[in-house]
Amino acid sequence: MPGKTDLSKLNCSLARTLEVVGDWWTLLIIRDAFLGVRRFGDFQKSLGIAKNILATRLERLVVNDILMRGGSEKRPVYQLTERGHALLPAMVALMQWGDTWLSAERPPVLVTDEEGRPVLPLHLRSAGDEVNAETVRFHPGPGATARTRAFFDKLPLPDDSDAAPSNTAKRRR
Amino acid sequence: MPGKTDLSKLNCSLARTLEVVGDWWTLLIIRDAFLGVRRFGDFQKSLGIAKNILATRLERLVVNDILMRGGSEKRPVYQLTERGHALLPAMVALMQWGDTWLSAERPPVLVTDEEGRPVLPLHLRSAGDEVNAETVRFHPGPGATARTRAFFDKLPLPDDSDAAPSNTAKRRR
DNA sequence: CTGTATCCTTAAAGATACTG
DNA sequence: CAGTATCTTTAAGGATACAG
Repeated sequence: MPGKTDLSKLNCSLARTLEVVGDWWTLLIIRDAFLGVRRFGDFQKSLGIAKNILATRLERLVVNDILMRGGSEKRPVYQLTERGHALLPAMVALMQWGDTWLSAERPPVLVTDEEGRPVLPLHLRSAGDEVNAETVRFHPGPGATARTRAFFDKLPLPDDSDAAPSNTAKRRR
Repeated sequence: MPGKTDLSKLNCSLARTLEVVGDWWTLLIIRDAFLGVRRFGDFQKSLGIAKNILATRLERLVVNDILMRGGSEKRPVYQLTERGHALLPAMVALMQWGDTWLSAERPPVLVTDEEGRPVLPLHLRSAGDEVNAETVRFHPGPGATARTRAFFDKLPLPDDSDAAPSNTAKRRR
C-alpha cells in the first residue's frame, strides 16, 4: 500500500501487534508453524505463497523473534519461539470466531490438548467473573498519553449509546 | 495487492476470518467501536484514515454484519452487532500479546469489566485444564477435506521437532 | 531445497475536491 | 457531517529465472 500509515503511532497495543503480525500472510504462516510445518518448501506448498514473499515474511518473523531459524544453514527449520507460542490464544480466538460465525460447515481443524480433548471457547474473565462483551469498558491505562486521555474524555458515555443526539452542537467539547 | 490470493480457498477458519477482518484498518475500527466511537467523523479523526477508505471499510463491516448502521440517514451511528461483539476475545488476545511482548512501557489502554476490574490474560482451557501452547495439537476436524487430511498425514510428528533430518529423501510420502 | 534478483501488475491507501 | 468521485502514488504480491 502506498505510504502505509505507521500504525505504531496510534499508541495502542493492538496497532503495535498488527504492525508485526497484521498482514494477510503472517498469521497463516504462524498457524502453519503451530501445525508443525517447519520447512520453507512446506510453507510454500501449504499456503501457495510466492517464494520471495515467503522469504520476506519468514525473515521478518525471525527478526521479530516469533520464529527462530534452526537446523543447518542449507536446510533451515523454522520454529516458534516463546514469543511466537504466546500468540496461540489470539490465533485460536480468531479461529473460533471464524468457526462460529463464518463456517457453514463444521470446522476443518480442531485444536486439542495432548489428550485429544478439544480446546474450549475462550472467555474473558476478570477476577473470577465472566466478562460480558456488551459491557466491557476501556480506560486510559498507565501508559496513556495526554492525547489518549483526551480521546477518552470526548467519548460518549455507554448509556448514551443508541439514538443519535440529532440536536446539533450539544455535545461538550 | 495485485490479484490477492483468495484466502477462503485455504479451507481454514483462520483464513476465512482474516478475509473479513484481516486488513490493517478493520480491526482498529472495531477496536474504536468497542471504545464507544460511533460516528464517521470520530472514526476518521481517531484513526487518521482517509475518508474513502473509511467509507469502504465501514460498508464492508456492515455487509458482514459486524457493525450495524443506526441513527438517522443523515447522521448514522455505527454499532457493533452480536457478531461484532463476539470478536472481543480475539481483539483482547491480540492486545494482550502486544502489551506483553511489544510494549516497552505500560499499556496505554486497560480493559475492565463494569466494576473496573481488569480483564485477566486469556488462557486456553480444555475440559478444565490449562492448555500448554507448546503441546497443543491440531487435528483434521469434521469439516476437513481429503486435501486437509493429506496435509496432516505428511506433517512431521511433534517429537520429530528439532534437528533437521538431514539425511535425504527418507520421509514417507 | 532454499533462497535472491528482476520485472511486472494491481489493488490498496492517500489527497483533494465536491455534493446533499 | 457524511460521504462520493477522481486522480495519483507505491508498495505488496506474483511470476519467473537463476544461484549456492
